[in-house]
Amino acid sequence: MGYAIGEFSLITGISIYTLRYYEKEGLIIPERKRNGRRLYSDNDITWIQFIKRLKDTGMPIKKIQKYAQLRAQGDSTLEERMEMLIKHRGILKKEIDAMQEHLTNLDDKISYYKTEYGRKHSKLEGGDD
Amino acid sequence: MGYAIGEFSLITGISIYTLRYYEKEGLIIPERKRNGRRLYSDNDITWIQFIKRLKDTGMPIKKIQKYAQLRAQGDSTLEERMEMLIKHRGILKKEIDAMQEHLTNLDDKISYYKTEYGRKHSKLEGGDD
DNA sequence: ACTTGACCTGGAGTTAACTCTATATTGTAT
DNA sequence: ATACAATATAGAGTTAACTCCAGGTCAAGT
Repeated sequence: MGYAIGEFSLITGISIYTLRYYEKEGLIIPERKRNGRRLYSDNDITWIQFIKRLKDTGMPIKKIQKYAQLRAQGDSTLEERMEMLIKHRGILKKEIDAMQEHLTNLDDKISYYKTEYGRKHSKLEGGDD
Repeated sequence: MGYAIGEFSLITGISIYTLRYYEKEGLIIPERKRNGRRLYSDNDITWIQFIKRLKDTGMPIKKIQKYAQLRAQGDSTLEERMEMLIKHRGILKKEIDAMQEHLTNLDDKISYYKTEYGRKHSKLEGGDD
């Protein structure tokens, strides 16, 4: 029936420090036991994994915070949240395309290096035509 | 016959502050005129654009610094530089794949939102069978 | 009763990558 | 000759996202 912060940290791979920091920032606010200790739920696991995904796709904490606030307000904010995700999707797509282009360019540079390196190390400097 | 820092900044889209910072970090070290002012060359344009690319693909300044040092040492470091790029290429490729997966996941979430939102706003809450 | 380990809070410290400020020079136009 | 804009340096300040520390509480085992 719920996880203490240490256990939750192990499950999610997020440090205790970071969890408390995320709470301060309003990203994930667990229940508390009578004695004041945090009590994370299974739902929180799903939620933090989604937070992770947003972070890994470059969404800044402040935006995630905004999303979390909407989420906390319930169903009435469904549309707005959806729009945030759609917008973020657009940004992500552009980033992927840019990365793909960088990759191609890097490949070109590498193959240039390969021919350069080959040339410099060839015993037939003068060519063999 | 070369560009002053202000002009170079306009050409490359990198702020004067950042250019001086990059110089401090050993990424790009332009010539100097007799009076001590920086004089950037056309070669520097190509080079800074490559630096940009490395940065945009997530290479930290410290690694780029290392690469720049090798580059300054000339042809004898060709192989090592190539290896750096190949390694970086691998990292980039993995990142792209991860992003692609994030994108798919985000799409799933968005289409879930779409059906949720549709359901909530339907006038036929009870179904029509 | 006492120690231990996990937890609590508020706030300070860290790192990367800039970004800006203060002060001093210098080159160009009037 | 003088004003002004661009440049120079050293070093301080900023931002994001953690990361850590000091000092305190509390439940469980010996």
